[in-house]
Amino acid sequence: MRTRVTIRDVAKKAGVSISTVSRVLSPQANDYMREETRGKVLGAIKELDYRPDIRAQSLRGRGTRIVGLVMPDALNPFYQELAYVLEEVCYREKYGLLVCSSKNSITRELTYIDLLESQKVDGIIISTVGLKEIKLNNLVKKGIPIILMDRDVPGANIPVMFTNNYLGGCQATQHLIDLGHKKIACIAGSMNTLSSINRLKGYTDTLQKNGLEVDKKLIKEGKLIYKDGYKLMKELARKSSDGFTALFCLNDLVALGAMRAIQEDGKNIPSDYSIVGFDNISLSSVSNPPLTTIAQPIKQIAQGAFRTIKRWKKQGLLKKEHRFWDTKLIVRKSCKEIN
Amino acid sequence: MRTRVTIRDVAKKAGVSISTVSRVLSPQANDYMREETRGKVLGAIKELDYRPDIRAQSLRGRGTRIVGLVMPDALNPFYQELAYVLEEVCYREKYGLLVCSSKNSITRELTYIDLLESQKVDGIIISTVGLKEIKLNNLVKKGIPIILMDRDVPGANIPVMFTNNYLGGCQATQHLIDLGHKKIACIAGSMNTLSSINRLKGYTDTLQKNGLEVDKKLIKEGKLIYKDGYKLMKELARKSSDGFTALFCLNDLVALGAMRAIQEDGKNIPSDYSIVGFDNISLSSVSNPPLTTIAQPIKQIAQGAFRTIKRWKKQGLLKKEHRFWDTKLIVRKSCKEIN
DNA sequence: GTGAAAGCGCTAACAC
DNA sequence: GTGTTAGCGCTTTCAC
Repeated sequence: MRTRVTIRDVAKKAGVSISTVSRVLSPQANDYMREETRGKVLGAIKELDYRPDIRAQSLRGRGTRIVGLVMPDALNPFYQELAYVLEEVCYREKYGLLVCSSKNSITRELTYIDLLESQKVDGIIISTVGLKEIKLNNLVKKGIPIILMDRDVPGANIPVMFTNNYLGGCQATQHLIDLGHKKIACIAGSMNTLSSINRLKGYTDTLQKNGLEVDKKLIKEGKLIYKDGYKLMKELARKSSDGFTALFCLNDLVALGAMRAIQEDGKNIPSDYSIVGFDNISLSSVSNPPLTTIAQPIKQIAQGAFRTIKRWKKQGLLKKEHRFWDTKLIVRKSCKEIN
Repeated sequence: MRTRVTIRDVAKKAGVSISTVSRVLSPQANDYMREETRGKVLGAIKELDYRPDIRAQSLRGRGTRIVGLVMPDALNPFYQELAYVLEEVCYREKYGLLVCSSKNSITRELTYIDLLESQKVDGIIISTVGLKEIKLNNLVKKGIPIILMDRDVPGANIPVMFTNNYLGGCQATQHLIDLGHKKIACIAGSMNTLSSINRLKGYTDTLQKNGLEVDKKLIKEGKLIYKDGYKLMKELARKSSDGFTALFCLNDLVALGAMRAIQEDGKNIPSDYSIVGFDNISLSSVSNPPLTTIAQPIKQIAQGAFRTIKRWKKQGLLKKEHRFWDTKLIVRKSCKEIN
């Protein structure tokens, strides 16, 4: 096992000093430099297959070129796709992405924050389950850029990237109403996150705006997982005296679960029930039938978060910045016009 | 933005030297130390909310506590679950996991390897799409532990963690045969990976072992993705004069696609076709019907890879180590006994 | 244009 | 038991 090749080895082989090597490594070298020298160095680098040590660079003030992503549920396709998109953004900028699943545990979340802090990552992007204002502000004081996604923490002076969940709720509901549905049920989340609350509010507001009644019995709360979608749909169907014809699910996983329940009972989608989901996970385009849903602006969120981190690193934290991106209705085959 | 708190700050606040602080930080401090001193230091650490800088530690010979995972397709649920399990393993040991999707591009793969090298990660776990022996051996020379998953690179002196794909192919096929099926079709991968080849070999060998004919027309090759499963099943069904009653799909994604095709044609699973998949992705337990499949030993692979890295770091690379773990048949509802 | 040297935050001899 | 110091690989003044 040969030992590591360092900047010194390159310098020696090229017959120059290490500072010269360092200079050719630096892109923003506004330094002049003889072409011949640069050539020699480049040659030595290639010959030795040298890679600068980012840790050492970062000790001298450059960043670590790592950003951390902390998400509550790495098994949820939505977060998986978010991670995927974010990784792509990082890749283009030659950053690494350290993924951390808090698994909805606040202890895990804190442990991960610790780890990321120790790793001196250039930034943390988090959909937090339990970070408090004081902790967040501490992180900021320590100079660690941290970006919230989807969940705000009141009082914390931190940028947040939001999906316009309210709009999404409106779009989904309005779509169903436009198709002629009057009785629209809803399978909602457990109302402990802003995003669920806003999606539901979009739903109720839109009903009312269209002169439709909000029927509490048609709104079911549960976890936003496949299993609960299945279970709650069964419940809804059991007392189907209410006779709803359409269903808005707060995410696609739930919608898929509900679809399963419906089909299991021998009913058809969209003939018997029209369904709209939320998230536009890749699964929903290949379900049977393909699911009409609300697409979240994950590309924009990922880009926005990353850019905010870079700006923060460079210019410091400006002011609290809340960014909302709009959702988009994706029409597929799970809804049907009625009259 | 307050400046970073370092070991020096802690030392000053505790009224000791930095080496004393360093000692309380080191777990393996076989050093004696007055309890009072340790207390003072611990107090200062807490008060200042100090986190040791792993970069600096690693410069002094400790590892970076980061391992890199390079996978060909981050959208494939199998790799997602592998990443998930590996992250858990890392978490327990306080390591970070840097995830890299090569997207089946060899350029991307090499770029990522470069990045991981620069980051001086403690190890790389990779399911490679195109790494060559020479590159691999170079990495080893540089002292970077690298573990192959699922795909071997002949000639490279690198540990490999394998699923016993051959066994899996046998188990799947035997299960169908045991249920009375005689004509068993197969949707295979594109035969450019060892795992596909071995799964298929398990299939053909098992057929023959049971005195059944291997019918080339019943074997379809494609990419191991949902879309191809759908498409190839349609093809198979079109010339169903061959009259097969069962189907072995080389992964679950393909099986799910095939199921969709079957159901779209008004046929039933398992009445008309029995299906076995491969991977046991979480989706397959909630499909309709739930899919009988072959579970890969992902926990063992993740554990094995991680442990091998740690051992390598400590004792150097021993000898080429090939490890096989067995698959397991998971019986659900997609198969039916016939006679 | 290029080199010498200080120092980023830390650990590990080596003193005492 | 605890402190002093050299040095990990690098960047960045400051000389020349």
